[in-house]
Amino acid sequence: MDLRQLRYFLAVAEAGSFTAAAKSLHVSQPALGYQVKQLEERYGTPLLERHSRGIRTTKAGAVLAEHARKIMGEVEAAEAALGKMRKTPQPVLSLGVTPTPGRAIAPELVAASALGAGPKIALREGLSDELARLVLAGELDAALCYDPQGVERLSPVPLYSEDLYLVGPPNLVGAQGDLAFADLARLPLVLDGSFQAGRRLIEQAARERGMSLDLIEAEAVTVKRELLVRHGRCSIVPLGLFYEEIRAGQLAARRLTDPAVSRSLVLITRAQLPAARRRELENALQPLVTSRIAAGELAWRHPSP
Amino acid sequence: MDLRQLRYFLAVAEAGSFTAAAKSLHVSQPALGYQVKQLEERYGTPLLERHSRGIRTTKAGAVLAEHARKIMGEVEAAEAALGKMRKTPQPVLSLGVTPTPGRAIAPELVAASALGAGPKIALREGLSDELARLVLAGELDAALCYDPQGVERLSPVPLYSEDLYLVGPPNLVGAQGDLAFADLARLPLVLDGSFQAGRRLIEQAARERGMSLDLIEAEAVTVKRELLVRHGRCSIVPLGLFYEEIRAGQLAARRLTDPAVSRSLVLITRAQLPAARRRELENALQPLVTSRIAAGELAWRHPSP
DNA sequence: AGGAGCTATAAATAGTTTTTATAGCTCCCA
DNA sequence: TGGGAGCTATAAAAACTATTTATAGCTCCT
Repeated sequence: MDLRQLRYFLAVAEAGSFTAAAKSLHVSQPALGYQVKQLEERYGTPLLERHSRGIRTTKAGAVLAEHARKIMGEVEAAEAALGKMRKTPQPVLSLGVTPTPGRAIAPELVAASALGAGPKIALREGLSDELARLVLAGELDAALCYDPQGVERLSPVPLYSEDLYLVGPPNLVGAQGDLAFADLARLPLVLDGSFQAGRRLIEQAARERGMSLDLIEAEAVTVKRELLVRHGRCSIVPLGLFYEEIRAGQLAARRLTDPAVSRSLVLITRAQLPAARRRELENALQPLVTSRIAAGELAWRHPSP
Repeated sequence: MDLRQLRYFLAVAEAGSFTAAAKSLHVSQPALGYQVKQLEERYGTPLLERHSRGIRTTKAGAVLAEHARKIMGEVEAAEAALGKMRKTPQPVLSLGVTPTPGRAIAPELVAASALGAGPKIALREGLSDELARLVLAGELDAALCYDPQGVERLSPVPLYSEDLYLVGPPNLVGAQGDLAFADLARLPLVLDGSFQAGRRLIEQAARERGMSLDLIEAEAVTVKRELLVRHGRCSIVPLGLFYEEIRAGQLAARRLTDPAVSRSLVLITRAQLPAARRRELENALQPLVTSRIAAGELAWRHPSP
């Protein structure tokens, strides 16, 4: 018996399927199958009933899950106890985040990283292409960003993809519901100059339709907010960025369609960073991202791939 | 954190030294050092103070040991619970034992193997050379025996070595204390024909001293006992073999010296048996052997290596 | 019947642990 | 105070274990 086996087994039992658990653990599905099978062979009893729609625990599986939770609890307690007795400072992992995820998950992330056994996380805010550059240069260990060009070398791991919205004064943006891309032609826009993924997608879609956009450029979020709220401009951004203002009725938002414009939030990591550390980070980030979505603060949806 | 790390750490903490723990776990000393270091690095605090005479736990080490014991306890509980729900029969491991260890440890061993996660042990009794032959032929998975000749291929692992005693009627054997080998000349002996290690050692020592021995041969333990108790003969055997009779005063025993005659109890295993299974077996046998020694039933002493 | 959505299997790769061999330290004792 | 016994540390090679990738096969649903 092995903590990894228990952790994998528990994830599968709780997710209700190997595939789902594999996604949440950032591990391949056969890896889970292998470890669960080891457990089953060792103790001579099936733990999971496999169906074509997922799995269900057997009686023995339920018993093991119970014990496994207790064991994992004890392990956490041990780690917490040790965490309080550190002599050496916690290793620091520098993580870049873009504004939207920054608002949504950063505080929780930093708080969580201060305890426990993992590295302490030092945050830095920036836009996607800037963060990618810093990761490439080795000045950041990792970054959460909207996959800019030429980041294949940084083995991007998609966490989620999200749709972009037209956001602006209620009188300009108009009714609820989706908005066809073509309708952007009549609107005064403000777009981010370095907004690689989003900006590129938007301009390309406009070019394909022969549209010309009435746009000015602004990078800083505070500047953009002023332009939207006080100067009657609109922008194309993820819902989360101006979530508060939208809830307050200061701004309105409509999802773009035809084509829908969406971009993926990915985690990129320094090439040298060991795979185990990388996975640790993914596993720390994933639930935070997921929980912010559940809380409705980010209008993200699950990634297609 | 990892159960292996906890197990190793605990063994070292309890044994008071890496070297001693390595012996009891049947693992090399650097393997322990490596795993403990992993723990220490991960949690940023030393767990053990290293001295030239062994180790002592630090404060953090003591805390971890406490937690580790609890965790290991939970793990055992989980294994026991699963063990009761087996659907598939436990795999069977066939183990040969010679008479002395057979008497001392076999019952406990078989009882222990019926529970838990390890294989079920099927015992077979025999003398060393016979057992070695069966292991070589693949008819036994492993055997506890007194290293006979030509067993190098079976990677013998020494568990203990023991001194041989002259045992016989009190009036012949005489006073307490050691007995010089030369004094055997005057005694009527009964030795085991196939008693490879012991018999060979004895005959060689006699040859070197130009002694001739008054001996007859008998293999079966019951026959030997009759010859000693009722027919006034003596034998050269490990103390454990006639422990009951000696305690009862029917027979007397004196350790041979000058030269002392001793032989090693080793575990031999089928060459194909995976290393992990082999170590599992060693780890199951070792404490049983040790506890029988502590109980005084076997007059063995620790091996020199 | 066909397709979506699972799990199983196999082969190659990557990663970790163990061993073997040796160096270096500390204490004890003559 | 030097020598030796008994530890732990370190490094390189070998053995082992886990993960991925790619694909096959199954079951349910329409």
